[in-house]
Amino acid sequence: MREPVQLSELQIAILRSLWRRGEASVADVAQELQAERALAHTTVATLLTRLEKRGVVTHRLDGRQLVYRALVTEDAVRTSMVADLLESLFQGDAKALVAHLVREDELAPGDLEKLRARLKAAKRD
Amino acid sequence: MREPVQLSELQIAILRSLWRRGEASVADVAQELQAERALAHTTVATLLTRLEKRGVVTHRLDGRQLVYRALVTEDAVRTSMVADLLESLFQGDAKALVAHLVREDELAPGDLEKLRARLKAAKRD
DNA sequence: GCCCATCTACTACGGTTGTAGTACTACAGT
DNA sequence: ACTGTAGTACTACAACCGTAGTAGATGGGC
Repeated sequence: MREPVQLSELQIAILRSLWRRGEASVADVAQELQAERALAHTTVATLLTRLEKRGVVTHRLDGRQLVYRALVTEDAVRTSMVADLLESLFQGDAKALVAHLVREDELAPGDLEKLRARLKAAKRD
Repeated sequence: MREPVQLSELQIAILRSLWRRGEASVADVAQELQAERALAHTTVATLLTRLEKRGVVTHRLDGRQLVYRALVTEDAVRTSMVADLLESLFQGDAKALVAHLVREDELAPGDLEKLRARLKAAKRD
């Protein structure tokens, strides 16, 4: 799974469930998604099967239940998807993206200072 | 065009062309994309027609040629797509996204300082 | 006035996505 | 042993995407 991963919002939602729990049955995922999105059990099963065909998740058998596990880390997906967004909408200029975040009030200028300090500290390890 | 806009990479590439030039014929767009992506003239025409059906672009007639113009600003697309990415991959936490950028070396910690200064200055207007 | 080049409109096709029903299987309780 | 329940596998279908060919219209050059 070194290849670029592009996933839809729903696919990511499913993966989030797997990431959080480590492993999850179809029912687990369906239930967790229930709140934001009421999908039929079979729908979730289909989605997971497809993700497995793409090599993004895998499963083991627990009794008669399939228990799924992600094969991509959240970080790998982030990296790949952020890179793509950056490329297509910001000409690869990360500073432009951050500026955008601030302008859209997703981020306060003060956050930048806090982040800088925190990241510098983290780097010392 | 206040609604959320989700666009594929190729669709954005086409829009980029329109944004840069203001207006562009099918041939213009096709030629500009030539470098990264050699698409048939008709392919580009199809793409533009579809974008028009979605209300993302519009056209006027110049002789026999269709001249297209974007109906969404680059900023609107950025806002909508960044928000979605933020939501699905960073739980809406913009700071986490910036931290990710630094960790992935898309951004140097020093850039944060420069940005803060620049944005603060911009705000004074 | 005729023909070629150009341009659009329409059609097509394979792939993916979101969505779910149906059919089959196996287990659990009576 | 029988039946309901829960679970999976398979099939389906409409929409959309990337891709492009074909047909038809039109304007420019000779």
